[in-house]
Amino acid sequence: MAQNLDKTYDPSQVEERLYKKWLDQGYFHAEVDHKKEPFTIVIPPPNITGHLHMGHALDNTLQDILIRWKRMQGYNVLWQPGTDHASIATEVKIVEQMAKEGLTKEEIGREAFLDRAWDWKEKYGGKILLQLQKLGSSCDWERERFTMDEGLSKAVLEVFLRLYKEGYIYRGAKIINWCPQCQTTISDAEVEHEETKGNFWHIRYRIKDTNEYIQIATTRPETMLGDSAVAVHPDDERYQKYIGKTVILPLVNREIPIIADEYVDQEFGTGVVKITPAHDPNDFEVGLRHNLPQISVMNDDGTMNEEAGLYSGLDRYEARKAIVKDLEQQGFLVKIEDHVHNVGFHDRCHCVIEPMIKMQWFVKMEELAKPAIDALKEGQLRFVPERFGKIYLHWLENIRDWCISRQLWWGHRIPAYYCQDCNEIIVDKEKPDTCPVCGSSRLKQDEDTLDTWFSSALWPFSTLGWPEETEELKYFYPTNVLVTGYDIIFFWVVRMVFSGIEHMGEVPFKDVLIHGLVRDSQGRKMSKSLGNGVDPLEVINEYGADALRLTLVTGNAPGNDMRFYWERVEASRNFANKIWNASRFILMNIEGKEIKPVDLSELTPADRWILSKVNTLAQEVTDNMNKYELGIAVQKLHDFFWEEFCDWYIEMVKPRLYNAEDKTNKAALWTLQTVLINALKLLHPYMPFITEEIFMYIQDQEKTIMFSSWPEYRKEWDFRQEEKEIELMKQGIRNIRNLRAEMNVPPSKKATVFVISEDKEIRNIFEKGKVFFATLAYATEVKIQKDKLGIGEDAVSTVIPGASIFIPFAELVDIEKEIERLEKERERLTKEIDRVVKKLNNQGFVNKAPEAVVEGERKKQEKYENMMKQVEERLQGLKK
RNA sequence: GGUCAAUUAACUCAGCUGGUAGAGUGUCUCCUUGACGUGGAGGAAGUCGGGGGUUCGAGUCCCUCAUUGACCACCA
Repeated sequence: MAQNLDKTYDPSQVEERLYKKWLDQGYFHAEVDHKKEPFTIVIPPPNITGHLHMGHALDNTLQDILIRWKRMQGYNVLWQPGTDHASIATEVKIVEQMAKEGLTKEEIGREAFLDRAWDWKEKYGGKILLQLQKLGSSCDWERERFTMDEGLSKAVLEVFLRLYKEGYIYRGAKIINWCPQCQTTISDAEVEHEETKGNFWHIRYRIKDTNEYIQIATTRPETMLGDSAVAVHPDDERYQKYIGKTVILPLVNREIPIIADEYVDQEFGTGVVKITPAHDPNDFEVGLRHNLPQISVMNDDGTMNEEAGLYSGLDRYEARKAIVKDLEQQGFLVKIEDHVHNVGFHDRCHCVIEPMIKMQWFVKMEELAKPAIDALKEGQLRFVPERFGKIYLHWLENIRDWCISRQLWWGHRIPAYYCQDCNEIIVDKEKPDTCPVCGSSRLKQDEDTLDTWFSSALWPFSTLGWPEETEELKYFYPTNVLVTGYDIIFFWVVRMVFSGIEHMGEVPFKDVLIHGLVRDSQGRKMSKSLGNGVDPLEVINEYGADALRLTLVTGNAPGNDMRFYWERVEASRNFANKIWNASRFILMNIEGKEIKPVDLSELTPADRWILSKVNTLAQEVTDNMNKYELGIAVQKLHDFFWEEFCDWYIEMVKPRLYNAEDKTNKAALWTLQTVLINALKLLHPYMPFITEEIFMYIQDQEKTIMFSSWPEYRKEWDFRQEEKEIELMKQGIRNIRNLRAEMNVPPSKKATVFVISEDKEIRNIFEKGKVFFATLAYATEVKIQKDKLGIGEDAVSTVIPGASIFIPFAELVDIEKEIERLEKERERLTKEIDRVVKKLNNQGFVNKAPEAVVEGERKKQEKYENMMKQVEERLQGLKK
C-alpha cells in the first residue's frame, strides 16, 4: 500500500474525495448537546454576488483553523454559514442584466423584478459557498442561512418593530448621502472620502441697497442657486457691519440675509460662507439654527431641478460650468484658485455623493452605542490585536444616526404603512386591514427597503433562530469569536455588537480577530480594475488547498496586511510534499507490522528526545493558538516537522530500521508513528486534507483525524535530560559536517571519529547514540574514549561542551590550517567568555536580574571555559 | 487636522510578557545516501530608520525626528 503512494503529493487526488467523505459522514454538523461545551463562529456572510477572492480565502482559512482545532479539543463546534442578500450590489447586477434585454426596473415593476432577483439568487447565490468548500471549510452546511430567508426576515421585522416602539427608529427629513447613480440614500459608512483636485471660486454677492460686495468662496458654485443665507463669524471684525443685512444672490437675484454663526472659520477662504442648507450637511445644521429655508435645486439623478431656473435640466457639473461662465460674464466672479479638498464618493459605484434632504428612516444611535462602548471598556468584548478596539471606540463615540432606508427593491421592505386618508403611519409586521385612526382601508406600504447591514447586524442570533427562543440560540449564543477584516469594523462589527446587546442582552462574541488585506506582490490592493487579483481557486487547482491555507497564515500577524507571492505558495506546497514523503517513509516501515504500545523505558534517548519535543510543541502551539498567534504556531510546526523530525530524527532512526538485529527497532517504529500522528494532529487545522489522508493510511481508512484528540502536554513525555543529550550530539555532528565541508570531503569518504571526554556521562551519551552518530557524522567507526590514545596529531578536531572530537584525515590534514582554525575558535570563545564574565562581574546584573538568567550565564561561562580548555590543549599539542 | 500602524539579511515578513536576532525565497559550495532534488549537508548576508531616555540589560518600554501607508474628520 505505502509503496504505491506517489513520490509527490497530489492534492487533486485527495481533496475532493476527502471533502465528500466529511460531508457524507456529517462531520461538520452540530447539534445541541448539553453534555459538551459549544464553540461557535458565525461566518461573515459573503454576498450572493460574490466570488471567492483572497480576502475570503484568508478570512475563512482562519476560521476553519480555529473551528477544526476546537473540534479536536472536544468542543461541540458550530461554524454557521450563509450568505448576504447584498441589496445594492445584487440590485445593480439585476438591473445590468435587464439592461441587456432592454428593460428597466420601472418597466417590469417591483414584483417581476423581485422574481428575477430571486431567480438570480437561486442560480448564482450559492456559488461562493461551493468555492468555500474547495478551501476545506468545515461549516455546518445543513444550517446554511440567507439574510432574506423566512426566519431572518422575521428577525428583521421584529427588530424594526421593537426599535420603532422604543423610539430608536424614527422617520425624518434630514440631510442624507444621496447617490445620483444608484438613486438611493446610503449611510455615512458607505461614503468614501478622497482628496480631489478642484477649484475654489471666489464670488461676490452685492449687499442690498449699496454698491458694496461681500466675497464668498466655494468649491461648488452650482449650489449657490439654493443659497438661503451668507454667514460670517460673529466675532469677525471685518464683517461686523454686515451682519443682519441682506445680499442679492447673483444670477437668481434672490434676497438672502447675512447671518453670524460660529461655524464659520475666519481664517479660511474669505471668512464668508454661502449657506445652502439643502445641499451641504454643515449648512443644513446652520440652516436649522437660523431657521433658513431649505431650497433643493437638484433632482435625484443629479440634474438641476426647476428651482435652478435657467439651469434646470442640466447635469450638476454642466450647471457648474454654465454658472461659472455666467458669473464671470456678469462680473461676479472674482477669481478661481486651485483647491484640493475631500469629496465623498459612493463606495460601490464611485459616483460623487450629493447631500440632499429627504424623508428617511433612521436609527437613533447615541443610546444604543453606549453599551457597545462599555462592552469593550469593561472587557466583555476584545479585539485582537487590541489596537482595533480604539478604532471601534472612536467610531461609536462619534456616531451619528444611521440612515437605514434605501430606495431599492431587493431587500427587506420597510414595514411601515401610510394611511392615504389621514396620513397615519402604522408600523407592523403585516399590513393592517384598516387604519387604526380613521378606519380607512387605503393603506400603502413604504416603498423603501432596509440597508443590507440592518439584517447582517442580527446575523449572530438571527441565524440561530431568533426571535424564536430556540435551543440552538440558548446553546450556541453568544458565539466565541468573530473573524473579519478591519475594513468592515464599522459596517458590521459595531452594528452586531449593539444589536446583540440590545436584543439578546449579551455581546454576540467575546473576541474579534481582525486580519488585514491580501495584497499583490507589489503591495497594491487586489482589484478588478487593476486586474491584479489572484484567484484562490486557481491556487487550489495548481497547488492544493492546504498549500494555499498555509501560505495565508505563515509569517502573518493578526491585523497586518500581507503580500501574495507565488513563491510562497510553492514553499507551502513543498512543505506538504515533505509531510507526504516523511509519512510515506514511515508507512513503508510500519507496513505489515503491528505497532504495539511500547513502554517508555524501552525508548532510546533519541526516541525520548523527539517525543519530548513533540510534547512541548503541542503545549506551545496550543498556547499560541489560544492567543490567536496562528502565524507563530504554524512556524513552530513547520520547523519541528522539517528540521527536528525529518532532518534529524528520521535520519537518526534509519540505521536502527535497516538493521533487523536491532532490538530498539520496535521502539523506533512506535516513536515514528506516535510523533507523526501527533504532528499531523497539530497540523490538521492548518492543512486538513493531507493530514486526514495520511491519518487514514496510518490508522484506518474509516477513521478521521477531525475528531481525534488534540495533543496535550503529557508529563510522562517530558524528557528534558534526553533533550540536552541529543542536542549535544547534534552539535557534535554539526561540527563534524562543518569540518568536512570546510575541507571539501565528500560524504562518500568516511573516517573513524574519536570522541574524547573525561566525563563518563558524556561518554555514555555518545555510546548510547553511537549508531546514528556514526551515520550522521559519516564515520566508519566511532571510538569513544577517555583520552587521546591512538589519535595521531594529523587529525582535524572540533570541540563541544565536555568533549573533543577528532577525525584522523591523515592525507587531508594541514597542520597549519588546523592551527589557524583552532585559533579562530579560541578567538571566538575568548569573546564569548569576555562577554559572560563582564556580565557576571556587573553587580547590578547579578543583583537585579532574575536568578534563572544569572544562573544561565554562569552555566554558559562554565561551558565556554570548558571548551576553551580543550581548544588550548589541542593547540598546545599541535604546536609542539 | 486627528488617530493608528509600519520602518529588522538582497526580497517578503516573523519576533508573546525586555535577557547576546529568526523563517521563507534568493544567493554561494558540496552531495543522485534505499521518504522526498517540490530533496540533503554546509556557508555568506542585519550598526533591528535616525537621535535621545528608562534599565544591570532594549529590536522589544518612553520621548523625539524622518519616511511610508491606512483609517477617521463638516473647514465652505
